[in-house]
Amino acid sequence: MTQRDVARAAGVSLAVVSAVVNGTSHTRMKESTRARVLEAMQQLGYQPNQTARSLRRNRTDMIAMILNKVDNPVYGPLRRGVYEAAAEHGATVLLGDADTMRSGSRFLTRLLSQGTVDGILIRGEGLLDDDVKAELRSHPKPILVLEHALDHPWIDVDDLRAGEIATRFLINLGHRHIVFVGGTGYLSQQRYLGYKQAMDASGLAPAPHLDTGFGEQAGADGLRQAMQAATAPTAIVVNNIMSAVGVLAAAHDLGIAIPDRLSVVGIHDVDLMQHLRPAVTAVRMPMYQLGRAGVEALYDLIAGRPSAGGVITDPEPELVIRDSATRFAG
Amino acid sequence: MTQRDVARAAGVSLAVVSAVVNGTSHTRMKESTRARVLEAMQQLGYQPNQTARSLRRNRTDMIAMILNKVDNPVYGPLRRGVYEAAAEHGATVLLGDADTMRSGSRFLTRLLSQGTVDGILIRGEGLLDDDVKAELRSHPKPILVLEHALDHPWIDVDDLRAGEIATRFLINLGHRHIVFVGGTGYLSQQRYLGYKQAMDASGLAPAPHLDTGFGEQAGADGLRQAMQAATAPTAIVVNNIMSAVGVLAAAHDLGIAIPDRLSVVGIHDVDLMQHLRPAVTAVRMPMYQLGRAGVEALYDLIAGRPSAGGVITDPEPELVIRDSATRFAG
DNA sequence: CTGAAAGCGCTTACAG
DNA sequence: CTGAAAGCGCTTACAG
Repeated sequence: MTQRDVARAAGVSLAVVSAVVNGTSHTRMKESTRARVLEAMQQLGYQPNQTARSLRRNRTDMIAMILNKVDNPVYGPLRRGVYEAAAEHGATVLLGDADTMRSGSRFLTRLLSQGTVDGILIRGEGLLDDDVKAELRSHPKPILVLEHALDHPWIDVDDLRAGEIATRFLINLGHRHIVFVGGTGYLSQQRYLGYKQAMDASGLAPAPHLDTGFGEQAGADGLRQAMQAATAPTAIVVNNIMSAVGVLAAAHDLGIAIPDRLSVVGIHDVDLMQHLRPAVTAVRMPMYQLGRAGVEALYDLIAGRPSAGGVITDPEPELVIRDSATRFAG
Repeated sequence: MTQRDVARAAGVSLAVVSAVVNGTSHTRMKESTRARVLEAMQQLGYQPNQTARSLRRNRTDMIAMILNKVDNPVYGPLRRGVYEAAAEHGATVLLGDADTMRSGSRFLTRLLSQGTVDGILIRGEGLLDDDVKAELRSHPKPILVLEHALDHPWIDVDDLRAGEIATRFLINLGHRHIVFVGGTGYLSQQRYLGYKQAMDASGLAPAPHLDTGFGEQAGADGLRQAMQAATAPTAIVVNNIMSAVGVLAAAHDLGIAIPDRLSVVGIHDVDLMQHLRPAVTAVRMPMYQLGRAGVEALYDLIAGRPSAGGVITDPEPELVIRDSATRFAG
């Protein structure tokens, strides 16, 4: 079932069929011709062969999106933004998890070979193996990183500002001993920096970054470490949502009442946060917009245009106040 | 940068280059020849063109996996199983969310056209639009559904047994008024059936399925409905993990102590369950094995072999006892 | 053991 | 307005 069969059935040439398939004006053909071709396609159940098309056009109309943990719920809106914007560019998204990007893996090899994708979006680049990063650097197709990056064009939400917003909120509630918990990589460093700036600006002493990693256990570990300090904190900024879950659990196990004895603010917001008890006050990040902007910037790169990267400031991160933080009762 | 360039540089023919790229024995060539070709490839930075290869072989070495909600954490092990098994077949996985599968969407169109994938794995087929299902039915490539299905070959974990295990555990703890909450589609019907069988087998009256849907809110709604019954339940089987979160939240808000006044068992197990308070007793499903078995069955189909579908019984669903269920105190 | 040639299904200059 | 032909980069029968 190829264009050749359709052409034969409709009594036209290959070129005409291709034109109606693509809506190209190879020709401004007669309506009757187009109708005849359409009918033949319908009747024969013609489906274009993407592979042949891609080979000929040297373009696949697929882009890859590599996420650090695809099942992190904060990526839901990101994915939506990316899929929508990609569709507007006529492209499909090949979604991958960074954990499938080991050197020599089928996925990476495929991604690096020609004729697979027109460009690559990566979130969590900082967490890839060095050899994978090296291989990516020599990739001929454009790569855009969805976080602050050194070696590639990048675009990101305002992680620093998010750390600052969370911290300032706690300071305004009267807290003085605030600690920053969890996270790995550049993103969490930025958020910690925001925390630090807010503390500095208020003349408070920033605590060292309790960099216990990612996930629930990281949050629990972070809280335990924090509570061992000479003067225990009265408030805590948690670097990611899963760690917030762990903080709540550890606080429960240690008999620390939230928010009465300890206020908690999380960075990133998802449904889960409002269904935990207490519901978690969190900084919402414009992930949907990041997705859209990322695709646009990538297509600038693909088209050879200069790409408008940098930090997304509209909308800004936004505090969603719930029940896990309260005024310091000192 | 094509095989032609490599051939020229190494002073051999195209066929030889192709043979060394693919490890084919087009020829049992001299070691020195192979070495020369390899070196030329290295030096020129040759990357094979997948598109040309796929066109020629009429096979893309990509399979699609459509998930109902990609960010559902229960799919983590499923994905791992699928990616690993796919890699063993030399294939890459194109991951998609069912919500990008609307009729006319870029993703679906792409998937349905030729030369995109060699086969499709779907989880959540029951939740697709009817027109999408119709389009899939006429797809020329094999489709395997990772749940009980009518129109396609399928393979699944033992959802019925999971419902039964959860329910029987509660019965053995002395509970008599047990209710089944949440879920949509065929999967949850199977689990409810398991619940019903366990109740029947013990001479208890099964309550109607409180089919409030998927997610946290569904769990909260389900619990509220359940508590309005003439005789309130003392135990509850929750159809999915996110709904379990909602059940805990609603119980907290209603002042219902878990497990003292209400025992909760969830179906499916993920890290989150052990980090909630109380930690949730749950039935672990062999999702990794489902992923592997799904790929194997799909490749049977692709090869034209009869596919070994049906319910995976080894391993069986397994109860993980934590803190959310306890003996009925009468 | 190696090479020359056909052809996968498309798109697009080129010629009419 | 339409058609015939070249060629995208590969794999693989076929011939030597």
